[in-house]
Amino acid sequence: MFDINVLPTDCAQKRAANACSGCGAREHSVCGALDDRQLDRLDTLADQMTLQPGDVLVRQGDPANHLFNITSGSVRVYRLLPDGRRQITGFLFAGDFLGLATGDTYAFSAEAIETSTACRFRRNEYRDEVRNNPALEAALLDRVTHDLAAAQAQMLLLGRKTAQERIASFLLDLPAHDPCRPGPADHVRLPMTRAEIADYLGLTIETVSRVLTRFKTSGVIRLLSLNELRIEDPARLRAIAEGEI
Amino acid sequence: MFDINVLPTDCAQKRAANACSGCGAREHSVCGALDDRQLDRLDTLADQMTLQPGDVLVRQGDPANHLFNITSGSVRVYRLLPDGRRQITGFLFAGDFLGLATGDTYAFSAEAIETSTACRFRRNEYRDEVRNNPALEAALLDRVTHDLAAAQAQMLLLGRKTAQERIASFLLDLPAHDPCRPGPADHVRLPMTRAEIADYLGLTIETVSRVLTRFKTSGVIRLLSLNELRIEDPARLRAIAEGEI
DNA sequence: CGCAGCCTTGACCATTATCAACGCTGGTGG
DNA sequence: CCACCAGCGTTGATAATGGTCAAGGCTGCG
Repeated sequence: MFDINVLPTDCAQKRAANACSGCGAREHSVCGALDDRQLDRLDTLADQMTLQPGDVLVRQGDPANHLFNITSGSVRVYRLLPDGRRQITGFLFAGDFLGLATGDTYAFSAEAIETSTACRFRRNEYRDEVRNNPALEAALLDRVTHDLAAAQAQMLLLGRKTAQERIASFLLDLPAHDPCRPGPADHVRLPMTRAEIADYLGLTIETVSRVLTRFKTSGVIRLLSLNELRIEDPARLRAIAEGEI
Repeated sequence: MFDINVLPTDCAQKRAANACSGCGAREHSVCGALDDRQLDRLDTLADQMTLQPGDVLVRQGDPANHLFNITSGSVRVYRLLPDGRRQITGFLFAGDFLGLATGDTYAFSAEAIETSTACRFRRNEYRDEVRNNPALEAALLDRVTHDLAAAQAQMLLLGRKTAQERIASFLLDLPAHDPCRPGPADHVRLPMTRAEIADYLGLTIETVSRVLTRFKTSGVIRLLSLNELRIEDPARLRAIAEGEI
């Protein structure tokens, strides 16, 4: 929490992003949204901060004093085992919400993947605000419900899908979450490393690399660069993701 | 939804259970609770229903018309892949909450494991009630946040733990969720079959059976019956669960 | 008593992890 | 401007965890 550059600003970017904040689903429209007056009120509570790659938003075990709204870039959320094994539980993008905890401490860590910005709220102030603002609370409930549904889908992936199915699912889901997608839907931006993809999918970097190579060789995808690819055969990829091949 | 015996009653059992409803964490005390007046108000909206083993509360893909509060027994919540692979995303016990969905249809199925009871609410009525009752909404948000934290812990388990670690974690966590535990904390009731444990932990029944046998042989647990066991060496089991052995 | 369903155990196999070497790329400093 | 290096990614060989297939045992119920 100390290596972050905090700039108090009007938090303007959040506004555009807020409509689908915390949304783990494909259908952004169903997310709870707030009107401009409510967002103005929220702005007075927030600090805008700029994050460099690797900067820490939240550390597992630290007191849960803040909540965040990601306004640009991307963030990894993860849990660790004592021996260092890491499970990334989610990637967050502009509009996503972070930091709800049930106890006094965070049960997860969160770090910026690329240069990113976020709005930071003090937990107490935010909680009071939520209490006095039913619309905000409803939006929050909607987001958390979305996240829970996404988490259940990820459990299915981790518990029952093969490596090939996991990576196909990942490539299909990622663009829906990332509002930064530069062009058409078949274009996938991968701001994260292979190690992060592996830790998200419960695989090793070698397996991720091998499966991507196989997809490339079989013409399902085309690698534009290390961090960008195009889905050449979406139907086939969807079939693979659902275990129909 | 058709094979369920619905009995409109005052839904009294829910009251005792409600204090920790939906709670996926060890610390039941942090869960949002409602006072008696609020519960009375809720009772007027609910049908009490009795479920036999295998009875369906919710079917994946069906319109999301209801919400449930489990009042006794146990329920499995799961997702399926087209070829029948199943991932159980959670076991619910008395006091747990079920049925929040973001879209118009359920993204999961839920069935009774043993003879159980539940309170059923019409989604629209419940939503209106929530809108007019901030305390209820806050309690709901708290529960869903708990569930989300539990889901993240389960992702770590499914993505990064070995079979042995998964089963140790499962045996340690289960009693905290099950208010029916008959006696001391080292006593574990297993209302579910080996197949359900396997589908919850991302393993096969054979692996579950083998690991339980190994734990038994090494003296960490003692099998009292097929569906009941005692943890003989909790410290050792905790060490196994965290990968320290 | 016999059967069905669930569980356990064993033999074998496959997917994925591990270990190792090499290649690419981008940044830095001579 | 080029060479080197570090970090990341790819590829290959081998190993191990857990899955699959198969047989047999236990238990409860009709």
